[in-house]
Amino acid sequence: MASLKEIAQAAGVSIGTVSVVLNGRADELRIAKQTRDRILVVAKELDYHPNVAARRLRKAGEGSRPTIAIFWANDFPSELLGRFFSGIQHSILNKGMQCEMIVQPFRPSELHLAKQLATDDLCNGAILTGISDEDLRFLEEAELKIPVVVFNRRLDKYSSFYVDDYEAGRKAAELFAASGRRHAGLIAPDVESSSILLRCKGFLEGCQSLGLQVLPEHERYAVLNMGGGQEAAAAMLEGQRPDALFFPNGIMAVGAVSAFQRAGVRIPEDLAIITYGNSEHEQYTVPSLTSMILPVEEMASSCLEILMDLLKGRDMNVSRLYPTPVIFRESFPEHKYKV
Amino acid sequence: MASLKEIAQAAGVSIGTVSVVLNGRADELRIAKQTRDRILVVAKELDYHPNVAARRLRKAGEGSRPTIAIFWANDFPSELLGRFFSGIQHSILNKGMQCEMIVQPFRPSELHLAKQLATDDLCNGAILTGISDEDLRFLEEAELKIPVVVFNRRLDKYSSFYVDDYEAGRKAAELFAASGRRHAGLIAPDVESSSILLRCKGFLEGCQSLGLQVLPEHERYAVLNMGGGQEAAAAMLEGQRPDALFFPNGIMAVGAVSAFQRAGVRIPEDLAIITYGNSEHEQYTVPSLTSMILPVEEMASSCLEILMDLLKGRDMNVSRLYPTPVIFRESFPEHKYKV
DNA sequence: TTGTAGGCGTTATCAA
DNA sequence: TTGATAACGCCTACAA
Repeated sequence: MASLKEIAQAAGVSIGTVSVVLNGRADELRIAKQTRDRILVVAKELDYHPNVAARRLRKAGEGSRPTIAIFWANDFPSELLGRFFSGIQHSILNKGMQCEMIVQPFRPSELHLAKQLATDDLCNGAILTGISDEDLRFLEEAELKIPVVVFNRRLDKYSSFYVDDYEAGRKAAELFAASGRRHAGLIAPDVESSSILLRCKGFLEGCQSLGLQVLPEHERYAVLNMGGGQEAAAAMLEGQRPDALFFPNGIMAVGAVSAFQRAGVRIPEDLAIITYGNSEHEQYTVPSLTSMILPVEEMASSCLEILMDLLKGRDMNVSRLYPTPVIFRESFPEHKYKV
Repeated sequence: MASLKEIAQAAGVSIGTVSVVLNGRADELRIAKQTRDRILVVAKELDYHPNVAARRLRKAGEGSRPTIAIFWANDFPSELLGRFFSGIQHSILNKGMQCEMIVQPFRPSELHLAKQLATDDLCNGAILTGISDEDLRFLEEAELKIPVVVFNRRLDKYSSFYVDDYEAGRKAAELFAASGRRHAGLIAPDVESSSILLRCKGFLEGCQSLGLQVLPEHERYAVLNMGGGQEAAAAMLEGQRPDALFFPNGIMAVGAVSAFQRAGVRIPEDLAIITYGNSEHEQYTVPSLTSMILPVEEMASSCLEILMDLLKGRDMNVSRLYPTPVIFRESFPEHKYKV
């Protein structure tokens, strides 16, 4: 953390000389081997590292691009993260979005600790992912100084690209009810994500209003990965079984399907399944999973593109509600619904 | 891209005044509404955005952390990316690695275009992922000014955390040969990644030296995703069938298994499968997949931690070869090997 | 109510 | 062979 100045003082030379030596132009400028060595030694002793900010400031104008921060929640599933970044990368490499991208991990509900959001000394704009209800409340009240785009949450105050999570859950309940199912269940991740919570709420309230019974043991929360889904599914096999199951996160369904298949549960005859997300896995389980599309890549691209617009001076918030159409596959074929 | 200075000139006031107004401290310092408005208008017209580098420089010392860049190849599969970042995030949030992380997408074989690697004006160190053979050659010859850590490639010149890809491919061939299989095949992604190429090479040369026949139509390259695997598998079902199949990337195997299962291929009786990667999916297909572990998260953590060490003045390259033990599952049970 | 000046760490230019 | 200085853009204390 030493600066050129400190090194110069310690070595008894001028700042300029130190700079030259440390940048390997000593030969070029014929610095004496003696001073050169002295400087190198002192630099090592003082643990010198160039200050990135200063360098960039110096080269200002050359190719300076706006800096955007991507706030990335701790419990954002890695599978979604991959898809999210694919969308971002596509915009950068193919649509020529010129920006510096810094990634900032944070723990859910601790968004307010991220100083740079308020003081804006480290980025020109930000994309927020995976924020919790508590974070949402913070954002509603906060006075941020930089433009912010919110991924997969609705927030009137900022540009946001989101889906109707509550409605998605409700839709699943409707499909099950319309197909004559009577005993529904839910296997969900135990995370703070507000979108997950909404999907669960929509589903459970939908079941209630449509006369679908949800036994307490048919409402399970587990670790957000395939293993969690498998365990929850296995546990559910032990007691009375539901005939319809909703997964607010499709990843967990992949593990569950494997458990069901091994246990000889007939899908969809004995058990209909609808999942949310439509990531690639859900397409290649056997049986394949009926799923609602969460267009992660597209939403991520939009986040970046709109943020760049905001930075260019666009004044208005732009938000968009993405539809989440159902892709019918084997675990809940469309004709079952029509029956 | 306008600066305070330009705005000040355009508005006919001083830089300090502009700064105050634009930072919302106009009330506090009682700037006249008139000048205030004028400044705001001009700032908007001139499309002002604070210069991040200048701000950070100004606040130097407060909480300045080293900046590291993560170079992220275009064709790095999103599934691996998620796992990679999980490892990184773990180090940052739980091991307290203090750093600014910037993510830099690049196209494979165009690493040399990334100016900051050579001129190092934008980061203090870098982690390189998914680099191609051509990039490797560039790195061998380049004189980089910043410490660099290489993910999943071996490079004597730099710290690198890698596995023995060639040996992994060979090991798969050995396992097949030892279990009495005669006709091997390969379904691989069509990417430039040098680790994929090595795994294929190791496997094919292993097959040859061990007397396993690999028909031309049993060596297939397809898009690196589940769909690609499924298509390649379906195509392979049409002609003569191999009795052993290696997937240098497990993702593709997931799609393939679904095709095989639907076609009634008995696994492992008719067809043994070994995959590489051991991502979660490979565990939850039916049948589950025998797989070699690629410890992505652990390797990513090490990359970050060693890079931080290098920045702290550690002088020596640290590299590590990770073992890739085989996890035997249903697609190639261990006892089959022993027979 | 507004302007001026100094300094954050670097590098380049010019002078010695 | 080396030192001094200006400039990059911003913020703040102080002066006017």
